[in-house]
Amino acid sequence: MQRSITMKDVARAAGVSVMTVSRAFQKDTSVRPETRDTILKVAEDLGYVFDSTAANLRSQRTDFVAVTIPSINNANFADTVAGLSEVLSNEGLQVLLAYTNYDMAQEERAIEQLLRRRPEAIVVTGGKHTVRARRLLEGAGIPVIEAWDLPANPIGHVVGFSNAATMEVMVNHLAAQGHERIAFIGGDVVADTRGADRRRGFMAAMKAHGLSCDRLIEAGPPPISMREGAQAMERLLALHPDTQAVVCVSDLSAFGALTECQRRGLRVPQDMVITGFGAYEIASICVPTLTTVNPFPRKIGEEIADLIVNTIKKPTEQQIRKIAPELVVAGSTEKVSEMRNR
Amino acid sequence: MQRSITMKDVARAAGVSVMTVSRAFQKDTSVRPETRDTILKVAEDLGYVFDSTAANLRSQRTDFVAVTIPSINNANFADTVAGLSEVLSNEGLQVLLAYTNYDMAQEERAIEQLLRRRPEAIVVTGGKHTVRARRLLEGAGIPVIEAWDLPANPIGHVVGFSNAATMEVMVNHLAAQGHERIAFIGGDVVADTRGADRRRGFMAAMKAHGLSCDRLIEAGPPPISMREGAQAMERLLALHPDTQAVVCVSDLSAFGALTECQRRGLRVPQDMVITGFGAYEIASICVPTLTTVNPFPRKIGEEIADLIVNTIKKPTEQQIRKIAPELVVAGSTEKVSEMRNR
DNA sequence: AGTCACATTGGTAACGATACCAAGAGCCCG
DNA sequence: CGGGCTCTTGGTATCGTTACCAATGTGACT
Repeated sequence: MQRSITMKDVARAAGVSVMTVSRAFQKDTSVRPETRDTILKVAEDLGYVFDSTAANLRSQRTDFVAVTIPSINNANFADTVAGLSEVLSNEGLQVLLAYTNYDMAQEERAIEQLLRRRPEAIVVTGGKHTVRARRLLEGAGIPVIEAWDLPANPIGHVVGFSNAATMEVMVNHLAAQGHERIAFIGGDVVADTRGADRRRGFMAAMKAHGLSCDRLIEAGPPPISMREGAQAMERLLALHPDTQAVVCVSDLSAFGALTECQRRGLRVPQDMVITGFGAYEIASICVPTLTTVNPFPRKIGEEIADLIVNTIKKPTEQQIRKIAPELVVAGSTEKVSEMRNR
Repeated sequence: MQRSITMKDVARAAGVSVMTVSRAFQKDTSVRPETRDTILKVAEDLGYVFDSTAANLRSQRTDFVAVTIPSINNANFADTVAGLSEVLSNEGLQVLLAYTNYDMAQEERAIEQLLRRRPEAIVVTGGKHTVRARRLLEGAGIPVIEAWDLPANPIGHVVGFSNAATMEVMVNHLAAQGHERIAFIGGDVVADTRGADRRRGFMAAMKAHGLSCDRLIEAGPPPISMREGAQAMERLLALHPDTQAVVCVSDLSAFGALTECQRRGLRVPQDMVITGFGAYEIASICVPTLTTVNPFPRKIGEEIADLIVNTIKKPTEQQIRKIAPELVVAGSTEKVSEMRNR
């Protein structure tokens, strides 16, 4: 491979200085329009490709926004990233993504790697981090956003909601329908911090209603699949056959649980009531549709992007943007009496 | 924000030269182990963070691998990216992701932006590109990998399979069970190149069996959702009530179609046979399970990564790595006679 | 005609790391 | 005891762009 084409070559070919070529490739710079057109045409003809690595170093700007998410194979996080990417790309910012696999040690490594790239801002999922990860974020000198959670002691900005509170709403909904023997599926304590928060919220709400919360089925480490939801349902029915309702940590496990009921001939909601979390598409289309909570994942991403764009332009005070998740009542918790009235 | 800490500061604090600090941060370089330890400790204490932007420029290496995918909200592509990322990160390479939204013009812009970052290799989904995008890729001077397809005239390397061929297998399977009035859902001609390929394969196979292929239901531009699958099923039943089987462009639309049948009291597979594509988790857990094709998305990602790692180390001839998708026969196409025998 | 403001262009140094070359220390060997 | 070798360390130039400052040209206005 030969030496690559640089601005110098373009400048020579276009009969201008390197600086003018540089300006032609930037927006909001004063270059005569015809000069710019000539330069861009010459550049295209030569096959010149702008070199960001040099620009990054000199200008001390990368236009990267670093993001860590537990997994890309999760429609909720994917939605957040999609919303984030879309808004940011309109501002010329590019998302640099790293996966943590629900592991804080891996998150720490990811954060360290990302910061080396000198992003303009960094977004992390969740509010729990290793001590060193936290120190890295605090010392990074760029806006830090914690998302999908409301940390007690935030590092910088926050765009999220209380996972625990969503489950209180859910338990209230079920209790109002007269259900008492309610189980919970999921919420691994070690790795799934948001799942564990939801379980904690579930337990608190159950206690508040004077209901026993001893029907807790672990479904293994995250991410919890549909299959694991089905298996958890199996275990639940073996342990507590008289269960009336089951609150699942996500729509995927909820759908798995639903299929297990279908296989056993248990009617939902008549014989078993099921709820999920996340408002995945499947919740709105399966039969029956699933009662769930919509945390507006895409909106979270868009809010983060908006926050970043504003903060980069003009540094701001710490912002805590709370998202209000919405209970979506659907067929899987419809009151049987209502169904009969139809 | 004050001037950031550089290697110079670390060198001074550790009492060594900048070069030695640089070496301490690299692998496979000859530094006395104790010297390295001292330097790394001093760096950590100072809160020094290695600056990749400078290293990238000087060394002419970025350790980026650029990737374009239509959408992150697609479990198949997400699996490919996950497999790719995982393998590459073991080699110190980082994925730089851009989305095309199933739009070639957007793909062209994405490719241009990505190439400016000077990646070590670039992976694009599909084999159809704008003329300029193709020229950019050809002139990039780095390995180019086209994935998820078998382009007639590849730019560089290929890791993929024939989308058309998978549908032939599917039609053969249905024809062998005696179905004749078979419909196809999905495959937008304008935007969904892989979907259109599948539809083409479907039509060719139908013709080969002497069957009419006039039951083609467009389901709108990609990505085709579960809901759009359900709506397409509705339209299909209105137009061709006597349809025996329906081949869907993906498992998501297939599941949507399945739910539509459930809502109408149509039994699957007794009254309607349904197939999907992608081997999404839902296909293996819904009731009944869905016959589908597994294109091994994660394996595609891992193969791409392997190809890149090898090619970067030692430039190679053009490689065409064919993935062999697998027909997964499940409940939604089970022969009724077999079911009765149970 | 002279002054000033503005638009446009150019020259030079610098961003913070690494490639490349060189040199000193320590060791083995004949 | 000197030559050759390896291991470790240091000095200097440089990657390709942009920040900064300066110079020129143009038109408006006094």
